[in-house]
Order: sequence, then structure tokens, then C-alpha cells
Amino acid sequence: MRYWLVKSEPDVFSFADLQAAPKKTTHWDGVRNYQARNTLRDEMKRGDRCFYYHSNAEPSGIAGICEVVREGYPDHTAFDKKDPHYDPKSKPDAPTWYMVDVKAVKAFPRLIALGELRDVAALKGMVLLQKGSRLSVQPVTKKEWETICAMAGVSAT
DNA sequence: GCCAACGTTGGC
DNA sequence: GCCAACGTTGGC
Repeated sequence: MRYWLVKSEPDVFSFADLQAAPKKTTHWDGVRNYQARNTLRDEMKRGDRCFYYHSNAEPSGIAGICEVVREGYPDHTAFDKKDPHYDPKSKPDAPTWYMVDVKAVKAFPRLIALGELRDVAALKGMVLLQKGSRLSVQPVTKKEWETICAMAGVSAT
């Protein structure tokens, strides 16, 4: 099993929104970055766990844990002219953009803020904390996963 | 709201 | 293929 971090602006779709969604599940659509696309299409597998990160928030930080319940498939919002994420170069028979489905597993008892993460030596190498890092889907190591779960006071498994 | 850091686009 | 201009992300 692998670990990931996915970003969402809580004003748009928060972890609480995911918990309130039907089956606590949603399409992780709208990613329009090739590196993140490759992760979504090729690397994220059923049962992988993801931190759910709130970006552009007060404060920004990790709100909970979700799980991949459907592996990469074409992001149909790219085909819809009326969708804000419409992209004419993505065709149904040759899709450019992919998405997965994720399901809420557990909210953290409290949000672990970005500032707290920066204070932890064991997390220095975390993709999220690198200067200029803005990948919306990114890998998390097992050690980082366990460290952050311990900070939040939740089981890492 | 500002702005630094990126990624993408398009002229050449 | 280079690179300037532009748009976006996201912390602060």
C-alpha cells in the first residue's frame, strides 16, 4: 500500500464535504497538471491512503484521511464545454486528464496545520514542504505518514 | 490582496 | 529549441 497527499481548497470542497457526500466518496476531478495526472492515472491504487490537505485556508493543513476506491479513469469534466475545467485537447477516445475516486476514512481530531508540519525534523523532506511545491497530488513516505498520524493521535493503519 | 514560484503558451 | 509573457497556485 502506498501513501499520498491530495489538496483541496476547503471553500470549494472540504473534508467535511467529502464525509457528507453520498458513500463519503467523490471524483477527484479537475487536476490539470501532467505530473499529478501521471500519479492519478498510473500510480494510485485501490486501498492506498491519502492525507486530505486544505490549501488556501485559515489555517492550511491536513484535515483527515481518505482512501482510493477507484483507480485512474478519464476525467469527463475535461470533455464538457460548460465545465470550468473543460480542455478541448482532451478527447473521449484519447483522454489527456484522469481522476480517481476517494472515500473519507477518518477526520483528524484536530487539523494539523502547515506550520506544525514545518516544525518537525522528520518531515523536512516532505514534498508538501519544499519551496515552491504546488503539486495537488503528491507522494508521502511511510515514515511521513506514521509521523503525521502520531501528531494527529490517530492510528496509522 | 500581494507576490513568489511554477507551468504553459506561442512567437521567432 | 529558446525564452518572454502570461496564467495559476497557494502561503502569508
